[in-house]
Amino acid sequence: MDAAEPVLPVWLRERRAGVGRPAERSRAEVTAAAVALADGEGLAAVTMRRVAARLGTGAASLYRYVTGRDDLLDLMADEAAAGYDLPAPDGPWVTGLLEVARQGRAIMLRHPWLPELVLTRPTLGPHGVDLLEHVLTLLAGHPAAAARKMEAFAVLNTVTAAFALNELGATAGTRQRQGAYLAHAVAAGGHPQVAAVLGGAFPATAAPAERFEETLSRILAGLLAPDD
Amino acid sequence: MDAAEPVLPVWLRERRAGVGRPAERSRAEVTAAAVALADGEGLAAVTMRRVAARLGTGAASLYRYVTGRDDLLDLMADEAAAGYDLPAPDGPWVTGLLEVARQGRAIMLRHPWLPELVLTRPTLGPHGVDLLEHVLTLLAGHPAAAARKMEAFAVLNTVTAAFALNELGATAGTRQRQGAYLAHAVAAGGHPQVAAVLGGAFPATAAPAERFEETLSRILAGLLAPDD
DNA sequence: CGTTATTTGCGAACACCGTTCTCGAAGTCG
DNA sequence: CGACTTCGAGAACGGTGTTCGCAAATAACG
Repeated sequence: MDAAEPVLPVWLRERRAGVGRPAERSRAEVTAAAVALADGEGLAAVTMRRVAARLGTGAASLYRYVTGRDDLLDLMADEAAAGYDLPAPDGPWVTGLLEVARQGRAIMLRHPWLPELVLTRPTLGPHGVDLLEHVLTLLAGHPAAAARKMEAFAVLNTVTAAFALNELGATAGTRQRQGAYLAHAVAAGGHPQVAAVLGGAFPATAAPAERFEETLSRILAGLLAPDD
Repeated sequence: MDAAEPVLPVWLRERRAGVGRPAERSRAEVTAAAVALADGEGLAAVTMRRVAARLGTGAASLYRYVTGRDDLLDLMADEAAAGYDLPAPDGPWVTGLLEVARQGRAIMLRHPWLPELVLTRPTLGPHGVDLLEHVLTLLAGHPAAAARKMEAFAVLNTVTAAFALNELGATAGTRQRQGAYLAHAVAAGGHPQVAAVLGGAFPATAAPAERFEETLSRILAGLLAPDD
């Protein structure tokens, strides 16, 4: 019923400039302010009013650059994706994919708000498409079907974000809640396998970076293994 | 600095009953109301006021059952996890894990708000621990280290949620935005691999259920493959 | 049966939020 | 110079999570 206009994504909604009063700021400036705010105080602090205040303007002004808060989040996520430094493909594909993952994790640890956006709002902006192009280039010689390559890209991003989110949560107090209940459940009995796995010494747990790369390389190896 | 009390998870914050005015509702009732609301109108509709209205009370009353909206979300997620019907372990582990994943996907499609919670708030409540126990039982005979089994559980949940989220997004209009920009980027040139992969016929794409199980079994096979 | 202790219900209020309306200001174009 | 177009942003609307304070309801005690 409700007309449902095509509704282009932010990056396709260009502003026809040249006539009328010129804008005092740019979309990039607004995005940068939002990113800075999120870096310092978390995603919840990214409020139209607070972003505007950081730019020295009123909240209503932001709607000249963005159709709403959601646009701003999309712009932030793609801006973060600009942080990848993608070398020319060289060597086996798994090496290239792991390098992408390594950078992705680093970016997410630097921007703690990113994992949530990547997980719940998997939108591709200009930099996201560049990243996809890079991954597909790495896999150009791989015999897997097109659909599976797209899946590998999605899994790469998703697992990286989930891992980073966990890592960040471990730093903050978020982890303790979960651990507290798990410990209680184990102590209360009735979950022998959980008790066994948690009770056994976790000997010399590897550093996060190593665990991450080991895990992801296993996942990608399975996903991109030759048919049967 | 700020004292940082232990802050127990919801499930450990029991109410000592017996004395004083008895509560007119239960935590389970509040949770059920929130779930019903989310099923019908999405997570954003789960508002303290609206949940309360559904119970015929005032918003402030909910704080007798829950310390805040976050508690409510945790309760909802665990309540949804009660929907698993876990058969006694039997047969190869991969079969059991796939059955868990199959049910997980079904639950998430029935509760479209679940994937977001699972992805961004991976908290284990009573039913979550039961699920973990089941998965670890399936893997009891597997030679992998304890840490890797825990990782397999996390990956299973994460990938299932991400897949379900995608599937749900495809139904709604969310998908079109992303597709619109991708198409533009391809048309503008400069991304030959993306163009090739998207341009190639996606012939007879399998049904979502099959694609999901194929993908997940590949991932799990890689993750739980014997060392080297 | 009071009386007291304890707990619940919840209206009112607070600080904030995203978004829209409106209109004056600031430019470009003919 | 108008005419036109775009921008800036204060004010306002309807909504949010959460806190406060107090009346009401019950249990336990004497």
